[in-house]
Amino acid sequence: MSAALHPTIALLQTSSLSMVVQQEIERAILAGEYAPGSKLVEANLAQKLGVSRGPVREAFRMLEEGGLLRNEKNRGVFVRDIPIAEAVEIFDLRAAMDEMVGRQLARNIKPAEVREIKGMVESMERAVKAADAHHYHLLNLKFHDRLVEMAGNGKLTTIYRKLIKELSLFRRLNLADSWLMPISAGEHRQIVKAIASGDADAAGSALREHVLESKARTIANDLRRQAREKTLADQN
Amino acid sequence: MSAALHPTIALLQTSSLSMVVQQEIERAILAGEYAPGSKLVEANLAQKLGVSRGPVREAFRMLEEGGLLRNEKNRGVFVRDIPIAEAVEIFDLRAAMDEMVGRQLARNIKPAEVREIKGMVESMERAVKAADAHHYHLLNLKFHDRLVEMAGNGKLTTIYRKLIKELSLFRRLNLADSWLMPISAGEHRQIVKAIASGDADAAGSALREHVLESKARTIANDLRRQAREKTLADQN
DNA sequence: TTTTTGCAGATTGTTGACAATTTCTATTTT
DNA sequence: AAAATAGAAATTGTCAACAATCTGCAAAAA
Repeated sequence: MSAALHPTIALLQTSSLSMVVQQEIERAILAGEYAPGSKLVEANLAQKLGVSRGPVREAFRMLEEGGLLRNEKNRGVFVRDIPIAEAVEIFDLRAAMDEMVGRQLARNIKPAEVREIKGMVESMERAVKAADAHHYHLLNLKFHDRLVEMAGNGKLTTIYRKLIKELSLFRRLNLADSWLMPISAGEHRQIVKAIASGDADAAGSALREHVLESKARTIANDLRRQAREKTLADQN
Repeated sequence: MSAALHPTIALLQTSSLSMVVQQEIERAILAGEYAPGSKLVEANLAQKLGVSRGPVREAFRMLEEGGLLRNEKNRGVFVRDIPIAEAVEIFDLRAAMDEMVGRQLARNIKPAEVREIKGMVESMERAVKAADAHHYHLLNLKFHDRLVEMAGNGKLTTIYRKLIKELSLFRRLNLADSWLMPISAGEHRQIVKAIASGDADAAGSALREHVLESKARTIANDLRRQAREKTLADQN
């Protein structure tokens, strides 16, 4: 019965206002338009998006469950600010998940996929040479996302992406320490090599250690930040 | 300022109607009062719970995001029916998570906690002797939940519990194959032994293999069911 | 008989209004 | 001046009505 639908029509069939609102708020949060900790007012968003408060509230409930917003009864919803302890927990979880990804890929990756991720590593190395930290950051996200996707476990992919989104709300993430880029890029090359060689143990531990390095850098970075803030506080 | 609050009052301060409705629907689903695939009608639930449709809709959005419900626009929300492929994905993920739990506990578990989980294993062995499959099933859930909790990673605990809830919507789960209970109980004893000995590799792989056994039994069970259904279909 | 069409009832999607609570500010009190 | 208080404004929580869509069934057409 159902023929191929016009894209716009297909969209209207699946998307209610709540979903559109959800996606827009999520986009804005991840784009940094609402800082962690800031408050979102139902009426404001409703007016800005041209809908009533109902769909906005429904979107809030979805994003809450997704870990991007936090709700305090009668006080409002706030963009979540991930504490360092939770960021550490996420890194440890990611380490286990990425190890699983590495083992799976070492056993089952296809030649075309090996070529694809080798290409991504080369792109990243070009970004390092160009000292383009922002571009490197984007490619890095894409690289890890693609590896997880290639592992072929949909549930894993969904949860992994959720974790990455939450992690991006941990503001003190050391995204663009440009002198670290060559190290990270080298680890990526190692990861691809281990996967391509079919050595599950090597691929698993390469990915696990890569994530744990990120974790260690994030902790160190946060300790420095804490020390800095304490110094400033003591001066007053 | 704030003194110890009466429990009921404290509850009203944190729980809006949407949250109460969410919890009640979740309870009912997990208790099997709404079968996988069945439709939930907003107005019915609203009337049954004595609230308007607004809070019910918000609860639906939360449970959707939590993976217990599925929404088809303009058609309604349904209790999710987990396909075998997704159940398998969840088992693989759980295997990785439980391995992480085992490694962590082998390194850091406290003596009191070892005593606690030893006690749980003994309870399960009593249930085996009494051939009480239902009780065994509950103790088994509690045992694994407690291990994850003891590992001390809150994010892991949250996600693990979500996965267990989703898995419970996969109906063909072989909960109560009573002749399997002694095998499973033996594996639990092995797991505790490995954890108590402090051997991370052994504890990790004991837990991983235990979960993968469940996975294998679930797949085998599902294949038998499929064959049975096909036979029935061919007779017509 | 089978398929199509059109209508009535049921259900979801969205909205605006009202109630309850919190936050802000000016005023009073100490 | 600092703290406490009361009232106004802003915001969230809940509800009921209306609009849009789907479902089922009966009548009409093939």
